[in-house]
Amino acid sequence: MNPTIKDVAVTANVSVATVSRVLNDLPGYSEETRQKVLQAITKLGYEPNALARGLVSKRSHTIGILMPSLSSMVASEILKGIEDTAHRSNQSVIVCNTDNDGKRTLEYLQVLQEKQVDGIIVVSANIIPEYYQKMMAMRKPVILVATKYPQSNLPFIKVDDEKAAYDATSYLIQKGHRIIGMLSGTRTDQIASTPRVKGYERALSDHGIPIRENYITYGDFSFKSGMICLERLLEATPEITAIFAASDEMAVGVLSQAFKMGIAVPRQLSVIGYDNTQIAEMTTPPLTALSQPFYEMGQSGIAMLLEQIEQGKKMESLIMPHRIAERDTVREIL
Amino acid sequence: MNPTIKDVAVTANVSVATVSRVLNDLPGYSEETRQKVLQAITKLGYEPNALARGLVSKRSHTIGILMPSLSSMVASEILKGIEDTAHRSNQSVIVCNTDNDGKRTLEYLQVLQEKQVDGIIVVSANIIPEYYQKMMAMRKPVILVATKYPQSNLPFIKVDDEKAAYDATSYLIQKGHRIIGMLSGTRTDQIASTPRVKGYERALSDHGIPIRENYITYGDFSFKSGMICLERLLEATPEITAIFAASDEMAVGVLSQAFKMGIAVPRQLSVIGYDNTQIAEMTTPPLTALSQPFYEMGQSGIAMLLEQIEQGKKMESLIMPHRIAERDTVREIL
DNA sequence: ACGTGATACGTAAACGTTTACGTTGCCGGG
DNA sequence: CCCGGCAACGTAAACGTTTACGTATCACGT
Repeated sequence: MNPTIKDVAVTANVSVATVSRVLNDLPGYSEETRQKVLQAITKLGYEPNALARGLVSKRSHTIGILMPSLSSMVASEILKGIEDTAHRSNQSVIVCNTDNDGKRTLEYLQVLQEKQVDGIIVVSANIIPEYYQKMMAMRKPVILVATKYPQSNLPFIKVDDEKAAYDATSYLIQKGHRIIGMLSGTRTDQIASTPRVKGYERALSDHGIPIRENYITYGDFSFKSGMICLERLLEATPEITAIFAASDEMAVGVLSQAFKMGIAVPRQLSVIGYDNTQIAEMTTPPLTALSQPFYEMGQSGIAMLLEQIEQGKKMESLIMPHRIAERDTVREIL
Repeated sequence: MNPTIKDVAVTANVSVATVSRVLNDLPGYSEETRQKVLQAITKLGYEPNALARGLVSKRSHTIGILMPSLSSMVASEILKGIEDTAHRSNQSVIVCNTDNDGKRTLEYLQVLQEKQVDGIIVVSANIIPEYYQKMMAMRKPVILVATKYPQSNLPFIKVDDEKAAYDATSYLIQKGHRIIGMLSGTRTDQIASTPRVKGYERALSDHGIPIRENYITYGDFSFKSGMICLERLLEATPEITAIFAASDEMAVGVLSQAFKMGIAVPRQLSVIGYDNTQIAEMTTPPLTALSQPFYEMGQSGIAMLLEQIEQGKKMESLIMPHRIAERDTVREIL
C-alpha cells in the first residue's frame, strides 16, 4: 500500500494537519517542522491521493471534453489547444468521443457527473434540448467551442461563420470570379451549414451577382462527398469557374475529383477551402482556405471555463477572428 | 448540494448499506425494498460519487494515455480505438500530451499516480530509463502501443516494423524497381527508424540489389522534411525510380515536391508511404502505403490493459498484422 | 504579575462510499 | 420445543484528505 499522509505524520513526528498545511502552503508551521515533513515525504515517497482530496475539497481538477469525433484534424487541433492550457492550469482532461450518438452523449454526461468534473467543454457538437437539460441539471460550468446553442445563454467560442463564408466568397469575387459554386455540409446543420450558405449568398448579392440554387450542393463535410459533389455540380453547371467548399476535406475531394476529370486547378477551376487544417498545405497544389484558429479556440475555451469555475459567474461568448490563408488553388481571372 | 446515498437511505427508510447493495447488484435485499430504493433514487435524482467510491474500492475506472502528439493522424486514430473500447468497458480516459518533453512526461506520470488511474497506456513514445523507473515505482499496469522498450518486459502492441519495411520494399522490387531510395525518420529513433531502414536494406540484399548509403536520407517524419529529403535525394542520385518513405506525411511531401519539380508520379517516380492514414486516400494520385492497423492497436491496448488490471498477471506482447494498401503511386516497370 | 495576542501546532469531524460484521426474524428438521 | 441456518437487513469502521476549532507556548505591554 502506498504511504498516506498519516504515515508521513508519524515519521515526521507531527500531526496530519501540519503535513496537510505544508503540502498546501498554508500558514501555521515553523521552518524547522517544514523540513521534517519534507524529509519524511521524500523518505517515504509519499504522493497525495487526489480522490480523497477531491472528496473533501469538491474540486477534482479534471474537466470533461465532449467531441463528436476524435480523428478529424479539426477536433485534434482543438483538443491540443485544450490539453495544453489545461495542463498548465493543473487540470486533467477526460476525452469523450460521442460519435454524434445521442445515447452515448447522455451516458458520457452521466459519467462526467459521477466523476465530479469541475467543468465541461463541448466541441463542435450539435446540441439538442435533451443534452441541454441534462447539462443544466448537472449545475456545472459548460463552455461551447466551435458550436453554439442559441436557445440558451451558454457561452460559446467560435468564428462568425456567416462572416467567414462571406469573406471567402468575396475573396473569390475579388479575384474576378462571377460564377461561383458552393459545396455545403449537411443541409440540416444549423451551425456549420446554414450560416455558411447564407454568407455565401450575401456576398454574391452584395456584389450584384444573382443567386442560383443549383450552384449550391450539399454533402457531409467529408472528402468523399467533396468528390461526389463536384461531379454532380459540374454535370449540371459546367460553367462555374470557382468553388467555395465548406470544409477542407471537401475541398481536397474537389481537388482529387478535378484531377480525375482532367480539370486543372487553378487554371480551369479555382477552389477555396474552409478550416485551414494541416492538410491544406499538403495538397498539390497547396489549398487556399479560410482559416479558423482552432488551437486558440481550445485555449480560450479552457481559460474561460476555469474563470467560470473559480469566479462562478457566467462568461461572455467570444467571436474569434478568421483570416484567409492564401495558397495556390485560386487564380485571378479578368 | 447533490443528494448522497444517505439521503436515499432515509427517504427509502433503509440503511445506506442496503442502498449500496442494490446499487451494486449485491445480494441481500427483497424485491420490495429494491423498489423502494429505486424510487427514492429517481425521486431525489441521486447519482453516485465516483471519488468516494474510488477511495474505498481502490478502482478509479480511469486510465491515463500518454502520447507525444495529439494532432497527428496516427495518434488520433489510436486514441479513437482506445477511447471507443474504454467506454464500452466503463473506463474513462485522461489524455496526456507529452509533446516529447521529458519534464512534462514525468509531471504527467505524477498526476496519473495521484489521480489513482487503474492503468496507463503509452502510445508511440520514445521511452527512456527515467520514465521506466517512474512507471515501475507506480506499480500500475502499463501497456505500450506502437512502441516498445526492449530493456524491460513491458508488454507492447505494434507491427513488426522491420518486416513491414521489408515487405514495402519488396513490393517495389516486385514491381520491377531496382534503384530504390529511402526516406527515413529521425536517425536516432530506435523504434520507427532503425528497424525500417534495416528492413529496407534486408529486402534489397535478399533480392541481390546492392545497398548504397546515399540512397538513404533522414528526415523527421514530417511533410516538410519529405519535401526537403526528396530534393536532396534527387540532387545526389537522380537515377532512382522509386521511394520508400517511413511515414505517410513524408510520402505526401515527396508527392508535393515531385509536383513542384515537374516529376510525374508514378510515371517517372514511384512512391510508397508508411502508416496508411486517412491522408493517403486524399492525395493526387492516391498514395500506396504500408498499412498499420492503428484503431485495432488502440482497441487491443485497452483490452490487454483491462485484463492485466483485473487478473493482475503480466500479458504477452502482441505483433499486429500489416498489409499494403495499393493505390496509384507505384508503377510497374519492366 | 497579569492579561493579550500571535504563532505553532494537535484533535476530530466531515466528505460519500464500500464492506466486514452483527442482529434480527423466520422456517424447517430433529 | 429447540436449535441451526439463512435471508434481510442495520451498524460502524475504513478509505485519505481538508479544515474548523481548541490549546499550549511565548513575547510583550502595562
